[in-house]
Amino acid sequence: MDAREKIIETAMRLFATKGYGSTSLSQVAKEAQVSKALILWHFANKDGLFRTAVQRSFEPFSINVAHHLQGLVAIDQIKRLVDDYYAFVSKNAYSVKFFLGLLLDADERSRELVVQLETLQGLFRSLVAEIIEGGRQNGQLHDGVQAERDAGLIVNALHGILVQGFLAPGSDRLLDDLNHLKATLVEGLTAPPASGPGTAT
Amino acid sequence: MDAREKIIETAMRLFATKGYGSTSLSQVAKEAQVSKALILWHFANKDGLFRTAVQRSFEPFSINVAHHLQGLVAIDQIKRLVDDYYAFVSKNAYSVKFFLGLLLDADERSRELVVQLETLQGLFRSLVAEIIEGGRQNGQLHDGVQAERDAGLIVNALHGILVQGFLAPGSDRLLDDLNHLKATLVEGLTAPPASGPGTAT
DNA sequence: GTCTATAGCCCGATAGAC
DNA sequence: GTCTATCGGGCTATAGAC
Repeated sequence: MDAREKIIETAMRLFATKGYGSTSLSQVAKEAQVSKALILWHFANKDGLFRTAVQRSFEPFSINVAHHLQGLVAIDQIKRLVDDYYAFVSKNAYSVKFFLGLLLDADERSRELVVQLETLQGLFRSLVAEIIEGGRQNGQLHDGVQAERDAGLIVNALHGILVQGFLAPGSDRLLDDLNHLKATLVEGLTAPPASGPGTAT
Repeated sequence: MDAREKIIETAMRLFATKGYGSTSLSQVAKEAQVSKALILWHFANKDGLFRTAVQRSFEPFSINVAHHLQGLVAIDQIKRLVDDYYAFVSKNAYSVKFFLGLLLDADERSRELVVQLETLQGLFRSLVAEIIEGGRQNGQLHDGVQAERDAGLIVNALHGILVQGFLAPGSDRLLDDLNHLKATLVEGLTAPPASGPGTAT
């Protein structure tokens, strides 16, 4: 791996875990095993490195999310999306921490990136909503569903589990909660015979 | 207000919005309109100020949460708790940001406080779970409810809404999502006649 | 592209007057 | 309790050799 890459990856990790202010170029240099000056040859200044690291952290989010969903009924499409989302977050915990941190940062530096984030999560919500609405129209889901709102509830519950994941990483309860989410919120969308939360196993 | 208080409140605000590393004592001093040295007369060092600010931010969380719930049926007790929780977070956005920030901070400094946070959220979850279990036993809620899991789902969805609140503050969708949470997740706990999410308005 | 050396600043913390 | 003045050090960033 060339030095520039090593710098970026080290910066991603440090910025994500310690924040912008608490991460010094000296530390990035030391952990990436390069000189401080080299960092500033590749990047105009600390902020430039930060922006590059942020964009790099963002990349995995851009993968095509609407993949291999064909051939599945609405319920299973949503379950698949929920699982993919969860798996993605687990795999990219650094990036997610990075962005959650930006969300809290009142600094001007982050503003534009928060907009990107918001857009992305809006897209995910819309995708789920579209699947629900499609399922309602073709009778797979009961016709009382409110696509936008039910999608929002699913996405919110998912985000809540992720927050919990930061609180108590690796807890068994995470997967249990995820399964319960699918068993009630998602299964609950199916036609009339189903009843409220807690019924499914 | 005496100087010490002003220092603490300024520190709470700055640490919460900019993080530990990006907040300097000089800045706290300037905004609190005191000298840097005065801060270090009141507090042993920067970390001491930080800890005091954290503990202060934590105080409002300690108010008795199990208040005026008497006389309400289980469903309404939970709704009341959800509303209180949401109102609390809206009112104490600074503190919540503070703690969400700590959650992301890999630093040793935060560890013990994250444990406090985890305990607190566990208590809230347990409280909801107890209400659900009580409602199940006295027949107010249908007997398929799974107290712990359903409580977790409600708390998770609530947390998701809060995250969304940081993404898009002041959005109308927040309250809409909160209402949908109550209308489906909470109402859905009532006895058999109820059906899955989306049915209630 | 990568380094060493260093300028110049701001930091956290201390000393000491009032 | 509150201040000014100042220390040593780590910081970002630059200069210049290779």
